[in-house]
Amino acid sequence: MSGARRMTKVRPGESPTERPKAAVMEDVAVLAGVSAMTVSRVLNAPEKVRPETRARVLAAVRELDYRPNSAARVLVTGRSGVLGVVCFDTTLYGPASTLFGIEQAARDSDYLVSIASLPALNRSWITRGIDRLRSQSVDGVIVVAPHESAAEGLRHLPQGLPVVDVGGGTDLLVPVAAVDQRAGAARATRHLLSLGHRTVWHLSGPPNWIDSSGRVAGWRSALEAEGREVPEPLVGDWTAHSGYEIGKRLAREPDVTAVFVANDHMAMGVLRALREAGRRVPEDVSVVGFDDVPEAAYFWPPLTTVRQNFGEVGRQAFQLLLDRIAGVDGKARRMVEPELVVRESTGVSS
Amino acid sequence: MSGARRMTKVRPGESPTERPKAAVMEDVAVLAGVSAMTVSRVLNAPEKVRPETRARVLAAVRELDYRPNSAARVLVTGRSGVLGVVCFDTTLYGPASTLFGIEQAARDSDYLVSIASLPALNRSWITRGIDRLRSQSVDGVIVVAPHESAAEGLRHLPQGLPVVDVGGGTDLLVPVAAVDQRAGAARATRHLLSLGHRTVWHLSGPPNWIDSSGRVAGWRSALEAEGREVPEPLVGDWTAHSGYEIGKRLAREPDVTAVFVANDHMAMGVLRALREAGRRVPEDVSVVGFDDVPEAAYFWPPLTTVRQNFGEVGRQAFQLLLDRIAGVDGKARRMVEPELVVRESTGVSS
DNA sequence: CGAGGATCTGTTAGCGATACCATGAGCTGG
DNA sequence: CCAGCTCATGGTATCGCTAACAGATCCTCG
Repeated sequence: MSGARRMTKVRPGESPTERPKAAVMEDVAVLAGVSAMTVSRVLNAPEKVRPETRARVLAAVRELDYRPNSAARVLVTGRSGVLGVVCFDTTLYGPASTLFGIEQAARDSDYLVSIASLPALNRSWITRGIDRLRSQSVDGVIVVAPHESAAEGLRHLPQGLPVVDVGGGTDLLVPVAAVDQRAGAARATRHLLSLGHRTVWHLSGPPNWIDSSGRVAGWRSALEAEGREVPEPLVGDWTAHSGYEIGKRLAREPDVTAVFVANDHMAMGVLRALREAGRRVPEDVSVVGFDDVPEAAYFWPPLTTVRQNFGEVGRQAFQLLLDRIAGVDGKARRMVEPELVVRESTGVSS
Repeated sequence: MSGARRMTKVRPGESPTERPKAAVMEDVAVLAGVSAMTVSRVLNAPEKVRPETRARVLAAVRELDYRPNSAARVLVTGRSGVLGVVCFDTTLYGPASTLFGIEQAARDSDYLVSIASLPALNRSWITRGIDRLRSQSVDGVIVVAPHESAAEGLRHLPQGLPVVDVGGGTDLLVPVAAVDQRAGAARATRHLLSLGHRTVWHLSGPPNWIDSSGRVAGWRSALEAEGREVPEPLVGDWTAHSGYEIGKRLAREPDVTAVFVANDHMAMGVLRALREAGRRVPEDVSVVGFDDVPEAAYFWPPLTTVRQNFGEVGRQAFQLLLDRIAGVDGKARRMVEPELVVRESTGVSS
């Protein structure tokens, strides 16, 4: 019953009962008494097959536990149903959440996600990451590398490969989905000014990260809009450790009454440094973070911060990529609005 | 120069200068003046080709920016160079780090990683996740779903697909890489006992998570080994929020002088609840966490915790999978030892 | 009743690579 | 000087699927 083809495949020395190879379309066709083409149609355009035939085929599919060989399908159609994600450190909260958002959106559309993580962020690695994915015939690539070097890597793309960038700068040639960092930073800064602080200090992320410069820009513009002094920003590396080290410096400056920190983990370090120095939060110093990691509400004190909806960014990026794959071109830009979440680390200036 | 084949492909209405299709092996062969077979050999078994010929072929490859079509290769070899990872929420620190470890190990061996994340943890979804990956011809699958339902899903695996489990239980039919949860929990518990605490309370993770039960078991056995009273464990859901809620209850019990919390984020919630209730850490109550998230050293107070080397687990899992793919069978078990990191949230019993 | 159309199913020809075997060139040694 | 070998290369079939067309069937309506 398994088709003459199968029988003739058995080599002389082999027993016909050895581990049966997975069923292929022809096997299903034989079992259902139709041609392979009809099986193919049942799977790809069921409405073109008489319901009765379709049922017979589906029964055969189930009986043989048949699954189409995607390699063969890709070979002929040129489409794989896989999208690639190029990313840097996926243990960071932001990238991990974005990846998760992309993956969920992809799952809902029956796409699979392949990831190429990079050992370092620079043009050459990004290009290599994209190449690695391309050689697997992905239908498109989403780059999650919010670093200026990414922009470099995105200038010279293989022709014909749809690419979308997440969190990228403004002058890219590809569609971008991103949280509006400037708006979020400005919101945080204005919040602090509205509490009566004379000005707001800033602990930024590492240079050359798009997020860093966006937040610096938003903070600066909010200060300038109200004619406030713009202190020199301090620079951290996203870790709680760097927040702590720099926080110790901040704690020594009696002028400092309000700090906008570029992410929650550094803010955590700052909080600890301030506390150790005997400066109370928020009575003496107000602190605002960025991200709203799930634990932010349980910092001491609960952290006022700017929530980024990473999941939404991932979904938007995926949607942009689908559009790109479908042939919509141009350099669309999908901005996701961040949200200020006021908790207890900010208070009126004393 | 681009080969007759290419020319004949151009349809009547099309201009020959339209976007050129990507070069295929035959194009390279023609340009190098050899057969496609030789090109294939240069790519897969260079030592079988005379250096001089090889150089010509490689030059042609570079000139045409040729990249092999992996679908075609998969179709004939049956191997894809892609491995699948089935996982649940990749925004959690543990899974994200494990995934990262797997991805790095995979990259070093020129494997690509496809992920299938699950909307829920139960047998049916796990099976579907594996199927989704299998239909993409992955060479093997690593399941990162440390939940009892995973064990269910792993009992009925498609024949012939190498599968490795991360963090799984003991009675699985597949190789497992995991951190020794029991050992870590016991170590944490003994640490607290050694500081003079009469006994140790436990805030566990959600039921049916393998990690939860492993940590409960380790904690319990350490207490029993010294003949201590074993309090009823409290149950959280891994979030700082649940740690906080349950911490408030713990704070009301004057008996409680030492708590072993099943992860760092819940521990953070517990710390805050204790502080709000006026109980000092570590003077009144000692707290130990689990994971050693990067921020744990900046909790207030810095958290004593058990470090899990997730990256190493990921590497081990990948290695096990490679072995499986190479045909080594059996149910190997690779345990990674956790490490107690003593900071300031634990102190002698008063 | 039969032409013309709609609907369903089958046939053929690849997609781009590798496995397998065949071939020819060049060398060795008796 | 040629059998017998190695080494480098080429020819051909095939992996499993679908696009494009062709044929078969059934229905509709003048």
